[in-house]
Amino acid sequence: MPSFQTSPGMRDILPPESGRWRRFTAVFADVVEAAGYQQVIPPLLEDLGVFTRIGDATDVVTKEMYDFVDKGDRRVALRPEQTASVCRAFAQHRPPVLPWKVFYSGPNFRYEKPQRGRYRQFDQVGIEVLGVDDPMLDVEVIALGWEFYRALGLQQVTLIVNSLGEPGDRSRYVEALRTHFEAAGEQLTEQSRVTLAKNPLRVLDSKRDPDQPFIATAPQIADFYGDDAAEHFAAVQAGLQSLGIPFTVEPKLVRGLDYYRSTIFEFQGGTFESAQNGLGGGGRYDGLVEALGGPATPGIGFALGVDRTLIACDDEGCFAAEPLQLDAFVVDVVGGLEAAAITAELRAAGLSADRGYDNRSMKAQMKLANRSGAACAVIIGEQEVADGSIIVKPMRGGDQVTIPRSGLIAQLSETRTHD
RNA sequence: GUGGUCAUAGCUCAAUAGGUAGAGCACCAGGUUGUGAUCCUGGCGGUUGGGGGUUCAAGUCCCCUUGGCCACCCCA
Repeated sequence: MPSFQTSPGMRDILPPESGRWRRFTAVFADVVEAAGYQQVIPPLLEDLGVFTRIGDATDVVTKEMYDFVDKGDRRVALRPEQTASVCRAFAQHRPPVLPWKVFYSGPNFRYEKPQRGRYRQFDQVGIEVLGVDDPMLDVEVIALGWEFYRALGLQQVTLIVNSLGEPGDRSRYVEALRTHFEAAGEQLTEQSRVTLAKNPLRVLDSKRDPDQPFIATAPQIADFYGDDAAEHFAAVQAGLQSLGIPFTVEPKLVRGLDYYRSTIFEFQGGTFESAQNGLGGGGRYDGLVEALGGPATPGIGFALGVDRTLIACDDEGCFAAEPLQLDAFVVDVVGGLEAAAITAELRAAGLSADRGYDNRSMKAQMKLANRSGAACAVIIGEQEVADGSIIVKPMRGGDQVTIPRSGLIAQLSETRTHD
């Protein structure tokens, strides 16, 4: 047993899985950069206050924060998500051109009880747009998430959308819900009664059976929309339809973070048996920048969980991890200097190359060459050194050839183009 | 945070009613005195997650602890 292991909910991403992670963020960047989004890299650590603005009724803030006092007596916290940081950055730097379209990727921290698809350090990729209220922007944001899943090859992801209305609509709805659920009294589960006191909306999220009858008969948000909210939401739906993006309106979708209002949405994996089927989600948070000390600014964005999305990819058999591919593996049985020279020559020519070490037997080095995934083994021994030649052996079929040492790069470049 | 369940070699798993810990894969070496992915032989590898207890004897029973997983909660 090793003396140390990763802390609960923390894990190492090792090759070849790590290569898949790198491609994951690359694919995401490609998709959103093509839509004019640029990367922002906020710090992992922020003043605690940045995150408490997310809402005092969410566990993310009240129970799961990695917060502490630093050596300068500052109350700080590891970020539990990145939307608040992006809004803080906006308020701090005041980008002159709106909308400000950014994307991000990186780890977040929440002190929860770990499960599959739920880690204490977990990665998200996401986008945020600040400064525009147009429902067509909502459509673009949702469409980019959709497009990204498609780029990964996921076919079974479903999209659910809802609108929480304008702040006034939302307030009236919350009051109606409070009245409704309070009428149920003791029949509601104790946990739901606690939730009710903090945020009646979230009672709709309960999965406990005794609560279901009251959730089923609860008031519907749609009945509380003012003209603006109804118009906005209708435009979003029309936009999604025009792009051919399938979705369902889920009136009970409320999202966990308190800052959401108006349009909200969630992407769900189609293959999950566990409760961790929320692959990602987002929505409008028009008051957040203001709450962080900036000007009143509309905002919308989403965050997608890397870990869960990759689990979905496993389930659907897409976007698999790929073994390392090399152009050449140098096998040297004359002592090492030749291998060093040849390997350097190959790399300088833009070919990827690895080599054997420790003067192992040719057989052992050939096994390494095989495992390295190299297209060719480049073999040099006593005889080749003597007559200035070198052997190139294709590892995936074909006969080996002995060629003049000076023709190595040309030979390999040619076989590579044939692949 | 609450409840449940599991924990044996690097990996996947065995081990009859408590009785000396095994296999496959992987890895290393040889069979093949310059050549891999197949095959054969051999080798390396475990204080059975950790600690304590019951017993002549514990991987197997009991307690504690750590960790994984599942449900709740919450959320990505």
